[in-house]
Amino acid sequence: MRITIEPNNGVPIYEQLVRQIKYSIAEGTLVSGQVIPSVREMAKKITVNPNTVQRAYLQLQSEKILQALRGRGMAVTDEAVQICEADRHDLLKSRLQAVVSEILGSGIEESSLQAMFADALQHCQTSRTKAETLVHSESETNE
Amino acid sequence: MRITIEPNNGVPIYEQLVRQIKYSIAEGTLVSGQVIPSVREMAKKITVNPNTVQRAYLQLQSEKILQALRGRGMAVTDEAVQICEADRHDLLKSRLQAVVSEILGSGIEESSLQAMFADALQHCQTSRTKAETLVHSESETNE
Amino acid sequence: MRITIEPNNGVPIYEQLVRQIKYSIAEGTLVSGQVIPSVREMAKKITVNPNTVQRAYLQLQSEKILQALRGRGMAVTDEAVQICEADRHDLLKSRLQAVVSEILGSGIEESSLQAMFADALQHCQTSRTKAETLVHSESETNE
Amino acid sequence: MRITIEPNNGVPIYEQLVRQIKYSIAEGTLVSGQVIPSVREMAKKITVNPNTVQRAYLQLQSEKILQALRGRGMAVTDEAVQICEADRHDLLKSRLQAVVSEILGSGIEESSLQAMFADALQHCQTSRTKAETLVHSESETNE
DNA sequence: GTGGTCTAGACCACG
DNA sequence: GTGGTCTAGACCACC
Repeated sequence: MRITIEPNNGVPIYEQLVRQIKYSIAEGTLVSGQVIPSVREMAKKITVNPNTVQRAYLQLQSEKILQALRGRGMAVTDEAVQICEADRHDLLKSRLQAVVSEILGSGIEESSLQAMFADALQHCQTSRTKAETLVHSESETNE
Repeated sequence: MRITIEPNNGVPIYEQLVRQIKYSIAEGTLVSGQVIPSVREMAKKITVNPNTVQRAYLQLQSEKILQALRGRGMAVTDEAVQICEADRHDLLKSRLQAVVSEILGSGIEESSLQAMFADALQHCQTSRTKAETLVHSESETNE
Repeated sequence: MRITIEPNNGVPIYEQLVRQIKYSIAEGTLVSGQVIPSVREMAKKITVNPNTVQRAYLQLQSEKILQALRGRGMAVTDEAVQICEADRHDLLKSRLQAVVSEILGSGIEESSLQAMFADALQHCQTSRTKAETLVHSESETNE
Repeated sequence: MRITIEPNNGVPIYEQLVRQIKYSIAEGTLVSGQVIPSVREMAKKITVNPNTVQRAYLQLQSEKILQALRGRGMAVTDEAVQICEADRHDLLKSRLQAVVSEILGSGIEESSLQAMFADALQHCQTSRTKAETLVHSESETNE
């Protein structure tokens, strides 16, 4: 599981952590029953305050995505996958919807929006290609 | 000029006001030299505290979009239009970029993203058509 | 008498007017007993609110620089010249003092200050030369 | 860091605070990355309302001189030093320029101005010498 | 009437 | 604990 946190990007750190764990579950990197890193471990790994990690785990627990196993840590629940899949798609779709709505609402032409979208898409593809290259070189020293 | 504020939607009130004034300028509802409603007037109109309006105006002033005319009010500067136009496009583009990036980053296929985008677009068009109908009926009783 | 007002330069308009009238008296453009333009006339000439002119005249009156002549307007008092001369020198000196003090107080070297001062001096001389040229060409179409 | 606020000297309190923090950065008392006193702490120290401090910090943040570290405080940015240095010099120079310009514009001879300047300089030096003496005696009971 | 500054006190999200 | 937002009400200078 690979977690990347960007402080000061507006989204709270604990929220970024929640999302990324959900994504990991949705894409199968984390599977049902698997025990995730302890609060302290995770906190050290991504260098944030343990309280922040705790908060993220608590939220995931309340969403029935994680469950506490006394003395052993937190594990992914059985329902987690389906919750996350649904979540992910709906959440992201509504966010996209909101932005599109605001853009059109601000008086920008639909054609301009199409252009923006194409740009955004292309921009992501190039940066993702670069990222894959990084992943390959990293894979040899994977933890 | 039509301002609509939604408290508790996450975006600070003063920020909503800033954006809507920028949009009004960008789309030509507000023109250079025009004096906008006074702090107290605007505060009463959108029923928020005058200090909150003051803060929005202050920010617009520091961005050289508004200028204070002593004892007369705040007016739109000459450069305002170009600043707002550029602003608007860049701001919205970066927001779209962010969402697209997160969607692709979460493991969703590009084809799904395309579908989402089409859906969002269509959703907006239908609601906008409805809005236009409203505008037409309003135009007869315009203030 | 030539009055030039710059709105929005921080100094209140009425204060600018007060100063410039004092300067005019100090340099002899306005002499004892002379009747200055009426409030309305002056207001129209420099395109400001008559109240603002009134305020300036009131202040000058309270400083015994102007006196009201019933039905004829405001005139320069006999003591005006000496008051203005003293005023002007002291006021300007204390302002210069304040700036010098702040510059040195902010950690800037005395040598840098000397350089700044020389620059400022030179800058003024060139712009004043230009101004004189303007005055010459204006003098033919003088009001 | 030593902050001294004079209320009622014309310059707004928040502005005085902004300037003094800039000066502290320009002269090296505050360095990049350093966390400055919290809003509440500073407010107590200089006995003003926390909102007033907040406003100063906000302005410094918008000038990219401070950055907020969520839950930890406000820190000096990396670019702060160069911004402040440039700022300080330009700001003070333009103030000196303005005074010199007004003095010459008011009909005072350049030689008189030179004399004034020399006086101001000397006046500062004597008071600064006195201040240094104070600093020496303070250094033994430094906080 | 206008904008500008300041205080006092509250609530929230974040770490 | 931190910063951020908001309200309520006051006073000022300016036009």
